[in-house]
Amino acid sequence: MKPKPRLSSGELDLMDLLWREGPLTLAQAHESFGAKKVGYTTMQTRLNRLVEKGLATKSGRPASYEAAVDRESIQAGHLDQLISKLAGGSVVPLVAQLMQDRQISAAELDELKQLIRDAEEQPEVESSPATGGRKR
Amino acid sequence: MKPKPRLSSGELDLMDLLWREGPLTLAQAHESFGAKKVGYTTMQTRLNRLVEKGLATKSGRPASYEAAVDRESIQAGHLDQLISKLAGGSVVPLVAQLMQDRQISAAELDELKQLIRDAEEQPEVESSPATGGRKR
DNA sequence: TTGCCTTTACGACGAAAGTCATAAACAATA
DNA sequence: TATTGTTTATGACTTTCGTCGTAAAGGCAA
Repeated sequence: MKPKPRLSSGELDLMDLLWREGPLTLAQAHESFGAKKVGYTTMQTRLNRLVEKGLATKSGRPASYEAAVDRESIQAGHLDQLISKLAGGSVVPLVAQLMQDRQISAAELDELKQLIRDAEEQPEVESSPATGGRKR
Repeated sequence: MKPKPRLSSGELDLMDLLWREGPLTLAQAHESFGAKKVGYTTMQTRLNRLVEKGLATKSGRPASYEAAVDRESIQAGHLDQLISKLAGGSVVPLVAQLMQDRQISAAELDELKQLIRDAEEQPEVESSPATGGRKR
């Protein structure tokens, strides 16, 4: 089992950068992140720490930094925390909160409905292993 | 506007305790949290720091600690972060992720459907703060 | 070679959070 | 009042993260 990572807000900012724009060199990352926002060496240190933590990899001469974990898993980890510590273990109140202060477009609502429909398709897992394929 | 609080995992654990079980004295909190899990003075320090940060209040002789912010607002803050940094600003992928690795009961699915229905009722903004109501 | 610019390596410092040990303060009672 | 147990106050140490300054390495051109 992977321990569930709990990234800081700042680390998340960097990971988001790496996830969005492929592998980046320090210079590119610094630039792309908003050069004036943070010092060059600060970016260097942060990026290197990400590597130390196994969240990113570094390779090549003008070193390229690349995310080493995928967004989804990190997302899942944070969601787990949210659910267990802020929503009493249930997703409903969380989704409620999510939709409450936010404007959701009709199109998005449709997508959400579809998600629910999909979920209804796969009733309970019960004991049958077979059904298909969805990981985990 | 309130700044959006970004609580650490540990702080969340304590707040969760305060939210669930009303006001607690240090001794009660320590006990309830799992006495062996953390030292008595550690609990004391952590609780006091929560107070310093305005997240809880302390009063009375055998001091009672009580949450000073409500779960929802903290939840909202964390959700904001999640959405902006991990879901590209959109709720749909987040909800998808949320439902993906989790078993949602039929009853919960119904609740979710209701949430969507409610959202459809109010097409565009407009308003009102007061609505309130629905506590859950 | 000698500079000069880029890329890296290091080392520092401060704030936040977690973990505690000590030791005052208080209070109830023997 | 003196003793004992509880409640608080302080002070410390550690780790993690954000922020940098310095400076050593590497390359490339003059």
